[in-house]
Amino acid sequence: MPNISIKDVAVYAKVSKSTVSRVVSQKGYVSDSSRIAVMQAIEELGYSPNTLARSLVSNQSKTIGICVPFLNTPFFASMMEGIESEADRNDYDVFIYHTKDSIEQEKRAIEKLIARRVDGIIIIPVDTKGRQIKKAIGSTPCVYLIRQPSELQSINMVSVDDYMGSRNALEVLIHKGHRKIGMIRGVDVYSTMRDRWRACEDVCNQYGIDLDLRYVKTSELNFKSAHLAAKELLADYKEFSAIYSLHYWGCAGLIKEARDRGIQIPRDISLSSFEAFDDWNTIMPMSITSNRYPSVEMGQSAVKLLHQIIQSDSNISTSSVLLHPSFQEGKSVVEFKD
Amino acid sequence: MPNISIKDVAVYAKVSKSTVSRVVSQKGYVSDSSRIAVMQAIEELGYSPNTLARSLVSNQSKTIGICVPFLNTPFFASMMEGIESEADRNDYDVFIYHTKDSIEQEKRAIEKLIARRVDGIIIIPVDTKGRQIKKAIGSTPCVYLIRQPSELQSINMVSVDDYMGSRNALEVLIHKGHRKIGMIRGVDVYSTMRDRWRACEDVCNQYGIDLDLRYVKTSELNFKSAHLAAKELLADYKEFSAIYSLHYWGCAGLIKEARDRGIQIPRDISLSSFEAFDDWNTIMPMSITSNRYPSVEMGQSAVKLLHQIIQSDSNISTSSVLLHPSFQEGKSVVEFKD
DNA sequence: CTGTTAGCGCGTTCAT
DNA sequence: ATGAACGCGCTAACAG
Repeated sequence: MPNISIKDVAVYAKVSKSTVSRVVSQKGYVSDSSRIAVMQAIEELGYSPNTLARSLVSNQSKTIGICVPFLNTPFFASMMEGIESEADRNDYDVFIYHTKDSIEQEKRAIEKLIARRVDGIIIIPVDTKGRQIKKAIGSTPCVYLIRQPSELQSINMVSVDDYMGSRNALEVLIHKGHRKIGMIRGVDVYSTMRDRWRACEDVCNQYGIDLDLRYVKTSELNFKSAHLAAKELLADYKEFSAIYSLHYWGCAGLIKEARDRGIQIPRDISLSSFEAFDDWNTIMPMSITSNRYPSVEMGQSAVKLLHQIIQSDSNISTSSVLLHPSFQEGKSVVEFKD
Repeated sequence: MPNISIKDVAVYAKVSKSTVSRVVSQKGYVSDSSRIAVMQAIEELGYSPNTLARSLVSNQSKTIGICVPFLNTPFFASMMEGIESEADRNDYDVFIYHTKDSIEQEKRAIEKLIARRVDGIIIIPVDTKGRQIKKAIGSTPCVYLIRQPSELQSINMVSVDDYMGSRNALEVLIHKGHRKIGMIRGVDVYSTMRDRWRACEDVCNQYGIDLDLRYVKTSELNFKSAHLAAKELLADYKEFSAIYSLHYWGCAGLIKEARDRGIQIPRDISLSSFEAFDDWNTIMPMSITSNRYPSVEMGQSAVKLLHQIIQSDSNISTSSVLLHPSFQEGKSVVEFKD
């Protein structure tokens, strides 16, 4: 109940505050006798050092903040796993912030985190241009995760090679002989979605496949919208032999809709997808051929990079990490047969 | 770069620190002229109030800590959604801690949170007895989520009526005429699992059904273990017409294993499950008859309760919230036919 | 309405 | 090896 401070311990142990401070932070010389007295006092009084005060004087809080657009999607959850474990390893505590896919919330989150004097911020940017973020973030070390805001140049990034990943996921279908391929893509506001789509255009060009836009549906990055797109797409499902979903939600929507319509994968139609995540298997009963974001590793890399920046303390040089998606052969794709 | 403090603002605006403090915290009277000068100085200097220092003097940090055994499971992710949104509404920032299902980690997490002087803690206890937790938590307000540690009596709890939920989920099968029912249950260390299992015994008793333990498999609460249990259970799948999984992982394991074996749900076997979560639909393509934890609401309730405790400041009375699972009719259960 | 003073809990000189 | 004094950035109490 009574807040025990370093002073109380000092009095109890009959030494000065400095001495207590020395044994707690393990710096400087302390005689064994005093050390024992202090440790006993700490035990007796149930003293717990006040990190707030400590941060105030040391000018570093050993905390980092994470801004994530959604909390309840498996992908971000998996990434949080990587972030938390790596943060723990480097002795940071983590503030979590749900930006709710809103630029306003994001700005507010950054402001609050800075007011709390976090040592650094990891952000999956909602603000696609990055103007609001830049204004709010000041000189606090920051690592951008997944997407690069278009107006921000020399920044620290951890991202995945979306272009190559998308190519691979699509080529799987082509290599199996599919020529007519339906697609679900994401809205173009994010660089990730643009890159993935560009890969589709390039691949089709390269293989001489005609990209029929009637069978390319666009959706927002949530289940509802993707499910709707899947509905529309599957209405014409006789027109193509395979589907490539450029994102996770499309895949989920497709599987659900296919089931409801009695369309069997892969018997009636093949399916390849992008942006699954490490633990996808554990929640998705179907084995889907997909190109996966290394979600846990992404979180870890972001923290490692951030830590490095905080340490070096020089905001001059920036560095980026480009990770590679891992291709997973599933059972959702079969050879094309007429 | 240079850390701007209230003092800098004061000098710049040619007023005293107190005046700056007054306009920032919007307390006390300030003349319009000074207010304008201060606001301008703040803008000019890019001043951001230091929450650390503020917390130090006000003796409350407006932060809460969450200790959760796993981060990468959809259920907890969904719960985090509720926690974060409600915390935000009450102006708390949240520290997240991954206890990794380890009592040691849990203890350490609590200690770190207390050192950070969080105003309260929400914990999904790993320590089933609660001795470690009790020792570490001291007098910090705390809300226990989901499970009640066996040795802790008058505590603040948010839990779900596992017994009734389990009854309902099982009775669905019985009402459809199923008499031979395979089961996957969870290890007995958690009160939730005990309650759910007790419900099974009672229901079988009541309906005169013989609970054949050969077809009841026990698993840990993770995918791997549950998948193994599913494998074993489905080896005998001709022996029963329906399966009831007492937890989410069992359900996931069953669906996966059924698919791999070519067993169709519900054609070959009916399936009912407990402990899905609000957004289950968005990631699970199959429509499963299940009794769901109100995951988002649970998170919200926990924060509300915690906030209330912090406010009232009296650790004397404790209160509990008992939520009810919501039954969802799916397409995984059909009438029994011989 | 405003400035001065004191103190929150701690680390860090600097003497001793 | 240890203690006294100062300051981190801020709020609260008081005086004016």
